[in-house]
Amino acid sequence: MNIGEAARQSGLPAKTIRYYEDIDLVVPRRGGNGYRSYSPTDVHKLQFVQRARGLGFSVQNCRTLLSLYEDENRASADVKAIAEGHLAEIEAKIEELKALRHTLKHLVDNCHGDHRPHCPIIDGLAGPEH
Amino acid sequence: MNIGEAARQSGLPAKTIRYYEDIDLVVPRRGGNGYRSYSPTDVHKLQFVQRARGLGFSVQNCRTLLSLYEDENRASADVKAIAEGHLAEIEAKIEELKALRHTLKHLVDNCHGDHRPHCPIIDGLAGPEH
DNA sequence: TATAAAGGTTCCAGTTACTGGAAGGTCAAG
DNA sequence: CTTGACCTTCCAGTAACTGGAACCTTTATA
Repeated sequence: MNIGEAARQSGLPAKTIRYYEDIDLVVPRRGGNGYRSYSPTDVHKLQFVQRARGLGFSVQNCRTLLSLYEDENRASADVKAIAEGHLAEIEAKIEELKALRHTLKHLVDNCHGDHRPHCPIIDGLAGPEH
Repeated sequence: MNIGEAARQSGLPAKTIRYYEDIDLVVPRRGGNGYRSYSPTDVHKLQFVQRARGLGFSVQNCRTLLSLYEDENRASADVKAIAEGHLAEIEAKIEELKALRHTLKHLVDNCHGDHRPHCPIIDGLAGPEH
C-alpha cells in the first residue's frame, strides 16, 4: 500500500513516516513508479512506533523496542529495562515540574496583577539581593 | 567585565551568553580588543534570564519578562499573565506525564522481566488486536 | 624577551523529532 | 486531455543551546 494508506492505518502523518524511513526505522520496499510500498508488517511496525512514541519513548528507544518486538528470542527483561528506565525519567520529570509549579505558584499568588508596577514575580526573578 | 566573569556571576555558560547576544536578548558593548564587555546591568539581566529559564520560561517569555523588568511603568498584571500561562502549561504537562506514568507502570508491573520472550509491554505497544 | 596558558573571537555543525513548502512526477476519473 | 489527488525529493526551520575548529589577545612565568 502507498504511504497515504499507511498513514491512515498507523495514525502517523505521511511526513513522519518518510522521516522514519530516512532514519532507517521503518523502511518499505519501492514500487516500479518509485512510490513507497508498505506491507502489513511495515504498518504494524509503524503502529508500534506510534504507540511507543505516544508513551514518550524516544526514537532511539523505539528502535530498540522495535528490534525486540521482532526478535522471537528476546528476553522480556530487556524490554522491561527500557520501560523502567523511561518510567524513571518520567517520574523525575514530574518531580521537577512539581517543584517548578510550587515556586511559580508562590510568586503568582503573591502578585496583585493590577496596573501598578510592583511585582513579586519580577522581584523573585531578579534575585534575593535586589 | 569579560564574558568569563559574567558567566561566573550569572551562572550561565559563556556559550549560552554568546547565544543570548546572538538572539538579541542581552547585548553587551564591545571593548577595543573586540571582547564583549558586560556592565553590572547586563549581568543583572543575565541573572534574571538564568532564573526565568530555570523556572522553565521560554526564551520568548524571558524576552518579554526582561522588557517588563526594565519597564518602570509596567503593570504587574502583564507579568502575572505570563506567569499564569506558564503555570498552566506546567500543570498540563504534569497531568500528561502522570497519565503516561500510569499506563507505563501498568505495563511494567505486568512484565515478568525474565529470559523468556513473552512480554506484556511489547504486547501493549503492538496494539489490542495482535 | 620568549613563550605558554588562559581566555577571548567567529563560524559551522549537530542535537530531537519532526514539519512546512516548493518543484515536479504519477495515476484514476470524467 | 485535463483536473485533482497523491506521490516524489530536497531544502529550510523549529528550541535552545552545545561542541569544536581555527585563530587572536592578555597575562604570567622562565
